[in-house]
Amino acid sequence: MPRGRPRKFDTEQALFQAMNLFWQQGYQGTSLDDLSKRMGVTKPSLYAAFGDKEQLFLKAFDRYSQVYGGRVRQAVAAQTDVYEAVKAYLNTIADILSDVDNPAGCMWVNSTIECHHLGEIIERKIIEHKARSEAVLYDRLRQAQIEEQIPIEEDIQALARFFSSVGNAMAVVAKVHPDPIRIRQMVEIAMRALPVRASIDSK
Amino acid sequence: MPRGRPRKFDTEQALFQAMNLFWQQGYQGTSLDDLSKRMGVTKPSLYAAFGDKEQLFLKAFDRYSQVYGGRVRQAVAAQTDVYEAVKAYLNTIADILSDVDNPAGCMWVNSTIECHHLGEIIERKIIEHKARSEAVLYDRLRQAQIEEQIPIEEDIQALARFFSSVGNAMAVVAKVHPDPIRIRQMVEIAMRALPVRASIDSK
DNA sequence: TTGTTTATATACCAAATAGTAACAAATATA
DNA sequence: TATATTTGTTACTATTTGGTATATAAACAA
Repeated sequence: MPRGRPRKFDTEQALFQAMNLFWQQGYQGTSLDDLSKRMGVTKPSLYAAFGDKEQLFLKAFDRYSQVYGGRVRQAVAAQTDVYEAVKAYLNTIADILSDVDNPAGCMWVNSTIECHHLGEIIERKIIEHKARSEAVLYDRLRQAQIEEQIPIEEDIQALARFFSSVGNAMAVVAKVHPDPIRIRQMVEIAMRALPVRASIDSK
Repeated sequence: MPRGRPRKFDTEQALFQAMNLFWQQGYQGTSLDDLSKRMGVTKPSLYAAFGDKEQLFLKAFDRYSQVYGGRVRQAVAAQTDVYEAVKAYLNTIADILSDVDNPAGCMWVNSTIECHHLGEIIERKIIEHKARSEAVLYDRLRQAQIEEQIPIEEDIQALARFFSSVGNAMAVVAKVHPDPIRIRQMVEIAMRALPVRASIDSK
């Protein structure tokens, strides 16, 4: 049990609100007053609990990375077929982008565009997230290549990067036209780029 | 000849500098002091010549749209084969993204991500640019479809949107890793998604 | 009760922000 | 030359920004 006066707010829930605000408005577009209001926490308490704006953003981004990166990873793992696994990767992103409860676009893409102003620490975290995201696809594709479902000549790294980037492109589209149908069409077309030997093209 | 005291600065060149700054740092990330310094124009002169920050951004974005949109359009028009035309579309974007003299990424993508804070007028302009960009591909694909080089069942609109969005994705990648090779690889892989009948796969 | 510790509330600060007022300087026309 | 017209220069303003100092409230340990 903690010693002093107990917190009036739930740090997890407050961080969730911060994540949503940063996601929606970006780092520069979100002021501490905005955050304080939305999180229901006064600025001094906010600083005591999370540190300065940069640290708060880092924590919010970590949360994003865990929650949504986790969902994507899980979706990929749930499929036995490579083709379906890659499709699940993109479709899960499509789901997240189509969810009306979420802010528009992808927090990673948004942050990447803003990265010059976010400082080196955050920039490093952004690169890390991208690497992890690509690795999910790379590992699955590599496995498929070993199992001879994908030609040995294929540059798996480049392929992983491509599909990961299509996910990013979907996020950009979703910022302008948050239309689930358009995003799904992109998934369909992108899947043509995956060279699979004897794939079960089930729906 | 104008009546009063002549301008000391070249408006075209000043606008070019403004474009580069907005491109590099975004709308919110670029202050009027930044602009004033880089353009070599004091703030009151800046306001007299270009209006407020929003109007200056609009003009800078117009210039971007004309110059780089023009280059892409030209590259597409220069090719007789559909496959080569679409490839030229992506390769021209790759050229722009690889040019070390240019700021990182694509000004359109950057602006789209920031759009919530740019006001309605700018947002409309962003949507216009995207529509024009897609139309370049759509028109060419439609022509190819009429000439029976592309299956009649193909959704040309979705296809145009896909390749346009791959261009956007390349810009996001270029922000993190401005590596020409990676970007070219994306072009190669993306081209698989274009269903062409009897294409000359030259080069 | 009496400290000790931690959290909240109010008010505040210095710096940066977009935007201007006032006036001097430079040109064309009369 | 005189005047109208436009640009440049300096200094300023009101607001917002990230971040704090100070005082008070609420818990626990002694």
